[in-house]
Amino acid sequence: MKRVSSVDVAKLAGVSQSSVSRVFSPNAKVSAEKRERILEAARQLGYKPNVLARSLITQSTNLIGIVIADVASLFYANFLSALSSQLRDLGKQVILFNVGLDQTADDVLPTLLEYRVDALIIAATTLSADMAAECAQQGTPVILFNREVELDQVSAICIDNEDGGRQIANLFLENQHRRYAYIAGIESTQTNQLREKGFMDRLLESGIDANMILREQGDYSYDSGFAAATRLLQADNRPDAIFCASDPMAFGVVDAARALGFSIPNDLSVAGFDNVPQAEWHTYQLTTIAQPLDSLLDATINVLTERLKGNESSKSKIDLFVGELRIRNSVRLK
Amino acid sequence: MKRVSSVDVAKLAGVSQSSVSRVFSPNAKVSAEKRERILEAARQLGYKPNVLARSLITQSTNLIGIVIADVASLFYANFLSALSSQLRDLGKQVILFNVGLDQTADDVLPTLLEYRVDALIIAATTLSADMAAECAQQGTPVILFNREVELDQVSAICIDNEDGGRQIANLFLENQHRRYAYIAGIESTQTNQLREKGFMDRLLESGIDANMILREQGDYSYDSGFAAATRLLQADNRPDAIFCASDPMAFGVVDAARALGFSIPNDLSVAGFDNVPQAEWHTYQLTTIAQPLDSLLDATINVLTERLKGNESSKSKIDLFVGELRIRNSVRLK
DNA sequence: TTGAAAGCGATACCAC
DNA sequence: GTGGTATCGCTTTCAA
Repeated sequence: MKRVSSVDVAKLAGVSQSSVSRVFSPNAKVSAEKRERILEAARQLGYKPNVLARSLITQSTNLIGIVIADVASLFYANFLSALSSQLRDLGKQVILFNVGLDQTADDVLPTLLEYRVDALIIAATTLSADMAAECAQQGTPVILFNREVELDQVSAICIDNEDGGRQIANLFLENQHRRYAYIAGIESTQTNQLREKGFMDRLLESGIDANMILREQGDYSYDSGFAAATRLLQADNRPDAIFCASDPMAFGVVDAARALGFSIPNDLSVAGFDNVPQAEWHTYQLTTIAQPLDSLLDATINVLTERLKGNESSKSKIDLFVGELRIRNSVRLK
Repeated sequence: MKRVSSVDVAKLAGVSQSSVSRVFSPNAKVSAEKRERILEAARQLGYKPNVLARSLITQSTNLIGIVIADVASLFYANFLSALSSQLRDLGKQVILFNVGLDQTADDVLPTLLEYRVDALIIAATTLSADMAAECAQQGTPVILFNREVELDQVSAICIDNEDGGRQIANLFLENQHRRYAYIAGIESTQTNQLREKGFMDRLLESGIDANMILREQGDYSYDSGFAAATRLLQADNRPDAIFCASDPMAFGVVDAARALGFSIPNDLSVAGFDNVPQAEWHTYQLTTIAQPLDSLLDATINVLTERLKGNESSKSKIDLFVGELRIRNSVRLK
């Protein structure tokens, strides 16, 4: 219950407090005999160095702030899981902020900055230029994950969402579909906007008549996909190819279609985005754009370590990855 | 880039450093005029109090350590999401450790303790008595989530897993099934052991012949459920009622059964455990035991705040909740 | 109210 | 190698 500090250990071991500190520092210079005595005393007292006090002087907390929109969403839960493991291997700890899907990171960043995090990783949401400037001024590197935003001093790791939309459009076109639909994610999110733009632009470029392209509003969730598909499929001009801004919505579409008696992919082609693990499930066999999670993570870790070292070459740069089309059985081919 | 401390603010505002500190303390006693001047100076310099330095003296970090096994698993992702939001509302920050499903919390706790977390929440895994004692000695409250372990000084919030197993057995029995199977989660986990025990005991108590009860080993994942079901259903003595230690395995079972041409629930009844959001999906309509997430969270937060206040009445106590049977369409009734 | 000064628990530079 | 001491940025008496 009573706190034990390096002074207590020093007293018990009969050495100076400095020596105790040295034993717990990576490049110690302590005689083997003293070191033993100190470690023994530490063990007896249950002593643990206080990293907060250490941070105060070293100016480094080994804390990485992660702000993430909707940890519970399938894709980001996987992302967080992998990322936090890798950070742990680097000796970094994660301090986590979960914000709403529609929220910005601005609200929570001040708190994170108060904890003097060594760096910030912001996923699935963005921050204002002002806040970016504030982080920069404090010398806190910011890495944006999955937002294509060009901000002074911040690094961005992102998949090419627009290209992903085009890839799906191409797949639909090559396999001769007639009427298309897009089910949107939360409208204000950039991810949604770019996926939609790529898909729509490609269809229009190829000469598809604009009124052969339908659109429904969703919110990335299964339920919203289910509802949107139900509306689309009960109308006279029902589509035979639906692209969803996220995999969960696509699952909803598949289920809704089957509930109405349609067969996938014979009557209806469905494609999603992200390639969450469920996309492989036997019922769905969903064609989708895979986020290359491993590459994205590697890039994130690389940029992070470089910026922590003070290397700023990745600053104000967007690192864009191409999504990989995963063709499964939810899209009619030929 | 250059750090700014309360001293800088004090200098600019022409006051003492103490006064600056007071302005940023909850129960300040500063004249309105001075306060304004200080706030203005702080704004100009971009000053933010350093919570680490504060923690050093207040002996409270407002950090809550959460260690969780497999953040990416459906149930725990939801748990983490809700929990972190609630903690944020309390002004607490989350420092997160993601460990492997088969790992213990012991390995990572020392690090967490070095950060002087105010409390620890350990989910889906357990810790040794020694480590529990160490936390207690340091005065760090420990709350175990979803492990029924009686440890000195630690509080536990848990669902009654054994009872859940019995509930499913009862449901199967009441609706006249003939041959039963249990698909296990990772064998070493307590959750799996208790769910299995409840299910098996109830079946045997009711006079079911032991060789009418099959068992397959899984690992909580969809794939393992799919594989186990494929084995079970291709054998001569195939079961007509399968209970899975987790929902994802149950989804795998449903898909495997359908792939083999069986109809759910006419040919086969399937039940899971946890009631993850996907259990409601139209394809699955999974009968399962719901973890009362809201109640569990409330209890967790309550115990946490009590223990932070120094109230120790919940120490060494297991708070057991009853899981709620959710009957959907994956089990044949009558 | 306000300012001076002690201390929280470490690191790092200094002689020795 | 070792110990003494200043310092990190704050909170908290204690006088004034």
